[in-house]
Amino acid sequence: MKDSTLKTRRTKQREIILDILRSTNLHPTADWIYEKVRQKMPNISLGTVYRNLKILRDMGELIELDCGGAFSRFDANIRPHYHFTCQICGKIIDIEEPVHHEIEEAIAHKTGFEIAYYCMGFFGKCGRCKEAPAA
Amino acid sequence: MKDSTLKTRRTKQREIILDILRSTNLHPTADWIYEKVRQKMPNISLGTVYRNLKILRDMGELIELDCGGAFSRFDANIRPHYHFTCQICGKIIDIEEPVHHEIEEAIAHKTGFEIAYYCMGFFGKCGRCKEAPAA
DNA sequence: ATAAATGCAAAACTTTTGCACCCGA
DNA sequence: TCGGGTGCAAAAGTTTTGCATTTAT
Repeated sequence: MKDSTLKTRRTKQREIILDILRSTNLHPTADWIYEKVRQKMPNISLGTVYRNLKILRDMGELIELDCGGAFSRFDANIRPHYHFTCQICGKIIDIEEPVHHEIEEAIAHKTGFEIAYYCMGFFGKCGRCKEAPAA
Repeated sequence: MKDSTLKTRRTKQREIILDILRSTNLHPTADWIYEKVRQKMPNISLGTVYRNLKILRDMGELIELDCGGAFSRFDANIRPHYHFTCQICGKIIDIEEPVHHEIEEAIAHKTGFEIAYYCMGFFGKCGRCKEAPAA
């Protein structure tokens, strides 16, 4: 997961950003992190926060929770089903796998939450991109 | 899933939007749909496409695939784990459930794709919002 | 008739980027 | 030194919204 081939420098800004994210379990947005960092380092810029979040993600130090995809996509297939997103070509493909509703029940029982639905997304290389030589 | 209490009118625009989405399995973006609709109805506006996609989603006629959340959220917990998002208060909570890697293998075997990882998100009402009276 | 829906354009919002300067290794 | 990083501000890109007008019921 961690990619140590990346050339990076240790900067105060990056350190604080990661510290703050590690000190919470709120799954905050970039803007929330920005406001928190500003309390310790008022001059930091929002661009720096965004840049570092991307770098830290590429380094494997944190996870970005949008599950891939800057903008919404729509699907008229309203039967419960899963999706596969190709990390190379970006295609989204329906997966013909029965939905495991027992997972919902297990989680609901364990947490006490009321589960309306769950969604599962797979990420990797589709058939065509798997064959193609690495870019 | 479908909400028939919504008061909606049948308009040409909404009909075409749904037709186009039903005619493809590409999981298109709003902009892609907009361009397609314009071929049949050149004067339609992008705002109308967005408005109708939201309405059709609320009606249960289509699914929005961003899995809840317009902007990215970040998590320093890099162990594989699941998330629960409360549909009422918006909170995201880590779920302590072992990740089922055999699912990846089953899907990889069935599709021939190379699965790098998968992510699962649960949606519903958290403990506190479950108790609260409906708004 | 009347309230939902539309078209248009401006605005809101998140995220990215160009550039000159700074600083860590 | 030198190239990665920063701050600032402008720009890009998606999505929302205000408003006058149209239109389905």
